[in-house]
Amino acid sequence: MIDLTFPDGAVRSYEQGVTGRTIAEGLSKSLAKKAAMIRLNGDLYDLDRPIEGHGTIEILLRDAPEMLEVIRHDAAHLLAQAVQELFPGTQVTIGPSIEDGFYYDFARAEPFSLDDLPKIEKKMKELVDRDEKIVREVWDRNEAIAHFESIGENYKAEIIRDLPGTETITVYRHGDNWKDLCRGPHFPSSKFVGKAFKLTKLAGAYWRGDQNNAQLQRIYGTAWASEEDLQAYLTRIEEAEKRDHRKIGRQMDLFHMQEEGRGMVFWHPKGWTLWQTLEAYIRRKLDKAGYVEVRTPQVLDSTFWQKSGHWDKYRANMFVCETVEGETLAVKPMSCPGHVQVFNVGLRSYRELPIRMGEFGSCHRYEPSGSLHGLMRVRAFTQDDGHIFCREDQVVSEVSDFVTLTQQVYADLGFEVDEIALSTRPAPDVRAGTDEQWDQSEAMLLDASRKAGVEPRIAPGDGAFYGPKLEFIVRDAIGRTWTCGTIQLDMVLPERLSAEYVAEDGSRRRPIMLHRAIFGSFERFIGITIENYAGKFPLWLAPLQVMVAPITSDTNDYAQQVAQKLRNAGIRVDTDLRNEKINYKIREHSLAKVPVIAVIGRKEAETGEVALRYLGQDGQSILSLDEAVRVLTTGAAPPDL
RNA sequence: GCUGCCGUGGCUCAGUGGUAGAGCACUCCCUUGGUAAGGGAGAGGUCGUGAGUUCAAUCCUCACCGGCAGCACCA
Repeated sequence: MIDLTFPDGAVRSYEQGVTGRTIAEGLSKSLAKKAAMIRLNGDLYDLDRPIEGHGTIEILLRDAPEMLEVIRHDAAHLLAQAVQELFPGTQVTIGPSIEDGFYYDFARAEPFSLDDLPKIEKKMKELVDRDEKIVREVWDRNEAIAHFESIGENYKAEIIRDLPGTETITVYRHGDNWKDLCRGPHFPSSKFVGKAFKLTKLAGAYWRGDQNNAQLQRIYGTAWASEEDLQAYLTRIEEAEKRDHRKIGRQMDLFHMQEEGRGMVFWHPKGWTLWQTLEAYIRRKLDKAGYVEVRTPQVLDSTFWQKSGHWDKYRANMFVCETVEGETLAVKPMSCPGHVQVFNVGLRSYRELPIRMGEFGSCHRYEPSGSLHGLMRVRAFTQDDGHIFCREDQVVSEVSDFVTLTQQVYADLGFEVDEIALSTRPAPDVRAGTDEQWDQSEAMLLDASRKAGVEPRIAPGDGAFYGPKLEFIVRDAIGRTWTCGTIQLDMVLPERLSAEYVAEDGSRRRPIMLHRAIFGSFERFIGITIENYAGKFPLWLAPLQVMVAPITSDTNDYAQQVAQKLRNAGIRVDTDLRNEKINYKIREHSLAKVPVIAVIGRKEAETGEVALRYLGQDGQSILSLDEAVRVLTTGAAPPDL
């Protein structure tokens, strides 16, 4: 007999090997009908899986929050079953649940077409209606390999072969004869999946995520506990797509890109104003944080990049050019080696450290064509780059100050960091430095983030070859994540470029170099900012802050006086003197997301006032011109001033 | 880079084997109108590029270029 403790504290005894279903039946008929799964000692267990020992048990219904993942995982299996019924000969590989849904990777010679998705979806719903029993079976490893090979499922056989010998091989059977290798757990039958799912897209994916392997076809879907949740999700996606910075960038006339310059941005006047506003802001922040600003060359001889190590490691990503005189030059992909040159001029003393060197460095990288994405991933970009040269004993406080500064900046700009990741040492064959150096560097970054009140997620193996890094990851409107800020400890470059300082004891020492950026690239940061505000920028950031719109043409002169007065006060202002009705002007400038419309009618012209109408608000406030200037200049002050 | 889909006026999109259409924007005219579209007229496209099939290609086929999604990459 075994003792099981229920959530209410009750303890009951059962025979060993009892299943969740039997237990549920013993409690109540209706519970048994609705039971979807159990949680045993914290782990999810199939309803019909025998329980072998004592423990705590909880019976879970389909609508439990933790079942959503199971719904998605089971939906992935139904997808695989449906595909194999419709397209015999297709091999299945893996199909996990993911955020908001699931996918399944298939190997099939013919490509799936978008038109196949509704057919597959229909078949999946049929499978739900069939209410196929889903049964867990434990198989012998070799038999399982033999079985999957015999039915031509070579990927599955490969997965089993690579599982550790200690792993229990479980196969889930749907209905009579469809089987899939899976760790589980799953619902007892297909009806639990429900029908609140939808296949969404088709894509390629490499087997085991390695581009040297075969390319598979991936079908993505979304799945939810209820039809309402599904609809809410679809609406959410639709809304998010409206914030896409590429779309808003066009609508608001901020920038454009064209095919002759893939991954390169043409900034229009309004977009450039936004840029300069952000640049002025971050420059003030860096000044206050003790940075000095420098400017280093755009193009340097290849011998320089050989010395820095970029020629070996990074050449494929560099723009390289030959001169008529036979030199080979390369456009800088990053500013760090240049900064070391500035550091290296003259003899540095330990007393000078830390030196915090900043540059709004324009860099070029030949990024893979498939990775380009609006402003988020470009080939020509400007970093708010900076390098801190310091002593070992200064690393923790420098990193910690940086984390704090970065959080301040993000808060000023109104967006949330999705997460902060500490990327640790990559594989031994690619990383530089000793294990002791890595131990110490990683520990310093962790220590520093904690000092700044941040607990990073550890991203094992994601560090650069030259050192570990902290990354500030934010999310775009459509849910994709992007790295903005970062601080990286470099144990290689000072050595390669012979950076040194004179220590207290007169000896020559290598400084530690910290690469850091808060925006990351201006391009990406502006992209994120556009999406974050959906183009409705706060007054201080808005490229055009006030539109002066007269109601009739006889107040045009006064409108221009108003505009001039605001302009003199530093407000970004324009006038709309077109022969259009005020309704029309208000509609147009509201859609253009101009924060303030100053409406000028005869009344205002007579009394020397203006009527301010704020974006998103219906009312207006009528102020004297002087008062309006005061209100607007105050409202337009950057958050740090 | 890989796989799939897509490529028609500035923008959003419709359309056909017989060389094209709508709405918005644009220009001009009328209208001077108090808080999200007043009315009328006009101009604007070698249908991504190249080749092929055909009497005839924007439409079918192929290649290339570019865009989108995912994957891979992101010293």
